[in-house]
Formats: sequence, structure tokens, C-alpha cells
Amino acid sequence: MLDLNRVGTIPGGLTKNQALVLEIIEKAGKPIGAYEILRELGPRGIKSPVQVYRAVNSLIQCGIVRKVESMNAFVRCTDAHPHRGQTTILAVCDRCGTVVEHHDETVDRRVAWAEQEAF
Amino acid sequence: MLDLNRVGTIPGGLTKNQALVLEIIEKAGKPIGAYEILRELGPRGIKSPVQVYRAVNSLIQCGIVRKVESMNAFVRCTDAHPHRGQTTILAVCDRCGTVVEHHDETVDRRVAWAEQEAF
DNA sequence: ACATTCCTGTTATAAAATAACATAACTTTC
DNA sequence: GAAAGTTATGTTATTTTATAACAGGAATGT
Repeated sequence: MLDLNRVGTIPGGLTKNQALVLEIIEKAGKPIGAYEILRELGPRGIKSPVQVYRAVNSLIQCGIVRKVESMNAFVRCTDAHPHRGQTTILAVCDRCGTVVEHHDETVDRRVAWAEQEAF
Repeated sequence: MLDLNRVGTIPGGLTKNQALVLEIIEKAGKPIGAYEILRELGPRGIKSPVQVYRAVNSLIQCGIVRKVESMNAFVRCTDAHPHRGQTTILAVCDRCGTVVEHHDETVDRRVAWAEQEAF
């Protein structure tokens, strides 16, 4: 599992739960919380938070999904190609919740600086 | 309260609880969670989370304190002068937790763009 | 003094995340 | 193909983070 060659695609390489969770996140089209995912998937056999968290964490690892820290919610990564490890600014609409990603070189430079300084 | 002329200073204009909470956050010198603040201040009469959250939220409003979203924790704003409303990148040390602030114009431009787009 | 506003305290509850443990499925490797 | 190893799954309980709702108290303004 966790096939690096398939990262960022809609892989057949996902496990059952990962596929279920990804489906809901995609259908939402905006940041969605773990417990809302749980509610949506209850009827389909997902019965505990742990299962959801395990799945989203895998998806984040794969670069398919991002966490919006300020909302405790998760979005499908909209970019066609994966930006693994790259820092991202997520602009979130106050009203509709739509997210636009900015992969910002400036931010990356700042982070690089921080790493140099032993951060 | 919330005297705009004193923002960013160590004001006498703080209420009792705000002063207590700020003291702990400053003493920590790194991001500290609400419940850890609570534990520290238990002996000094703070007995519930609400009190802590009320205080930190006021301090954030004043620009004295920032929330580190990715950690659910709070830091004293290190800059001498206040950057109210301005977007900030917080570089947090993995090891010691020390925080350096970047007030990034690029990010601000991105945010401005987002606002224009009715975000 | 009266109304207004803001800070305070308390209890209860919601929301988000992880710990700990047991089982099942899928690969290796021999 | 059986034993060993790894990864996904399921379940229960707990921890951590945050807010709702209500009541009393202190300061301020007019």
C-alpha cells in the first residue's frame, strides 16, 4: 500500500475505508470535519472516529487530502499534481467554504530558512 | 477595555484573568495550550476552561497573543509593535517550540486577492 | 440612582483526537 | 502451503480542546 507512483491520482490503490472517506470528502467539495464524515459514513459501516482519522491521515500522507488547521477539517487537494511536503496557503471562503490553494515559494523560502536555523 | 492605544504593550489595561493568563503564556516562552494554562492557574483561582478561553480570546483580539492553529496553542506575540489583522506565518521549532513570526507581504497580497474574489 | 455594558464564575455539553487492545487480511519467505 | 511479518480493521474507553447557557457582580455613563 501507499504506492508512491499513484499518489495524487484517484487510485485503485486505496483501501476500503480510505476510498469511502475520500469519496465523502470529494462529494463535499469543501472542508469537512472528521465527525461529519463519520455521520455520512455511518450507514455504510463506519462506526467510530478512529476509522475516519486513520483514513484521512493516510490520505494526507499520500498528498491526496489536506487538513485545514484553522477549521479542523479536511479538503481534497485540488491540484492535479501532488505538492508533497510543499507548504500551502489555503484560502477558504467565509460563505461557501470553497478552497483555493496557493503554493507559495516565499513561504517555502521562509520555511527553508527556519530549517537552516535548526528549527 | 480593549484600549487600542495600548495594544501590543504590557498594559495595565488588562483585567485580572487576562493578566494572569498572559503571565503564564509569557513565562512559557513557547506555545502553550489552554488546558495547560488552566493547570498552571488552578492554584490561583482559575477553575474552568471557559475562563482561560475568554482571556486568550481577548488577548488575541488585542494582538498581544496569537493562536498557533496547528498546535491548538497560544504564544505571546513577539513583535514589539502590533500587526493587527496582518497575516502571519509562525515558524515553530520542532524541538524547543520557540516561535519566530514572519509578517509576509506575499501572503497578505494573496489574502487581499482572496477578499477581492469575494472570499 | 438607573441602565448599560463588560467581566466573572459555574455547570454542563459538544467537538476533535488518540490510546489500547484484539482480530482479520494480505504478503513474503522458505 | 504453513509460519512469520506487516498492514488494515473493528471496538471500547479516554483524553484533549472548545463552547453553550445561565446567573451574579463590578465599573461606567448619563
